[in-house]
Amino acid sequence: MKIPLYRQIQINLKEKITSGQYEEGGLLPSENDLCGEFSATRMTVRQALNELVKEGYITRQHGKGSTISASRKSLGLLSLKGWTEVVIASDRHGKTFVLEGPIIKKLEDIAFKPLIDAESHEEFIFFKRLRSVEDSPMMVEQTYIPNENLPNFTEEPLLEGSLFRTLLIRYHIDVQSMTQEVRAVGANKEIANLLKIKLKSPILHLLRKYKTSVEGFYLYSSIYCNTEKFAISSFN
Amino acid sequence: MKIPLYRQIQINLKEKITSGQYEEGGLLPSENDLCGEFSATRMTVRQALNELVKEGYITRQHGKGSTISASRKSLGLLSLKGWTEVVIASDRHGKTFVLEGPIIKKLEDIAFKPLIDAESHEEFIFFKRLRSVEDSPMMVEQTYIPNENLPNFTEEPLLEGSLFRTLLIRYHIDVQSMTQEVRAVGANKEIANLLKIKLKSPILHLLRKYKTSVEGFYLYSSIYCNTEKFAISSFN
DNA sequence: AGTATTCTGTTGTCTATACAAGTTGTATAA
DNA sequence: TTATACAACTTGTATAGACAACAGAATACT
Repeated sequence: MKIPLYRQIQINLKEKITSGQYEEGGLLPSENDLCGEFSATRMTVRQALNELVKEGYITRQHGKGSTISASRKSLGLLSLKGWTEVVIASDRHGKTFVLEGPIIKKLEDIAFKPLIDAESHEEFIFFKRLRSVEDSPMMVEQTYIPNENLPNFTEEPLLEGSLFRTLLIRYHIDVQSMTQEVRAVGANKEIANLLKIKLKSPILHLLRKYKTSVEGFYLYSSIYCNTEKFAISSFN
Repeated sequence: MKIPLYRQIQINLKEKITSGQYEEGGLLPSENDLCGEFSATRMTVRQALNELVKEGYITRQHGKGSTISASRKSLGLLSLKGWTEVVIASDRHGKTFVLEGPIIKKLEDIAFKPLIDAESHEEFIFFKRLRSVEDSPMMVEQTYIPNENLPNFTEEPLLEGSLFRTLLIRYHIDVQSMTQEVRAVGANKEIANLLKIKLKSPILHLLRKYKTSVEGFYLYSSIYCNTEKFAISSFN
């Protein structure tokens, strides 16, 4: 159960970035400095940095340095980053309202199972959250987290309201990648009400599966998103 | 104007993969074999292979080798790969019908400019294509290609109907990455007709900008996509 | 026959080094 | 003041080698 050095560096830097220890828009220490700090060679440090680029936390420029990713024009929801970072990074203020949860649900009580593995866990922690940008409701997200390795999770509030940051800082679980299916659907009554749009308005539906640093531990999410005001962007 | 060795390897392998020289589902030569073939070290070969992983052409497995990516459950449209490869890879037969073009359009005659750079080119090659999967129309794509570096492009048909393959094989232009904005919209009259769906049906709208191996040469695409039958999936 | 072990080939991680190439600031010369 | 040249620092590319970890086949043993 050994974690490779480059991944330790990656996680360490990610914590510093998401905690604001490295300022957004600023420069990361140079590769050589990081080599010293972590007692690694440049190739190892570079591997960590390239992973952070893939995840969208930094950008790099030849001859200059690594910049902590700052604001984006539209909400980078299709990237890996969680809502909180996205909203902060986009210079708009987002709010999250918890409609339901966190509560424990049995596997058989869960409506959507398409992405959940058959040989999966029995119990899940369930959230239903409504997220707004500039006071207009943008998306409804339902999250399912396997109820394992997460002592006291339902007792304490999320760190700064961010699920990803809570998992990373409190439980050292790093969300590393995601797969998803995307559809356009018409809003049903519940979603239309929550998003304050007309019935059957076209909205995005995203089914997501997040991979973490813990073997076999995945997060699942079903998202309905109004793209009237804000587009969703992705980068590869 | 020197192309790095790892990128030459990357492009070379990509050509062999898309041309079928390496069979889908099969194994690529081992890293050491490729080292010999290209007179490079393992690190260099690995960099090329990791790029191909990012672009979705291969997957790698520890202790086994690099597998040429095969079918996917749903259409991997959100990945970088072009339509033709996607459809072939997905075990379904897709057809493309050219509704309009290729013709030359002036910049000022182009309806959608949101993603096109201000200091961009004057003339574009325009396509409008309708794409079907299993005989049901799936998407309408409008493509804009700067009319530069592409002698005789409008005269000859696309190689196997694939724009990406034509650019790669005939002009050695490699499409390397993409950014896009995603929205859910209601189908207008034209799109609804083409896709044989009701007016205002929810469909996906994608605005794409493709980056190529040629500095400053981008492709632009506007896609309307019916996700009723097939979901769109993406991988990071 | 069936099971455990060993061997071989593969990719993963890491070190150490070197030079190329882009960016920026500074000193110098016109 | 305005160029020009240079120096310092950055990331990009590439070499050469080592050992670890994994997968699958071959072998030896029971």
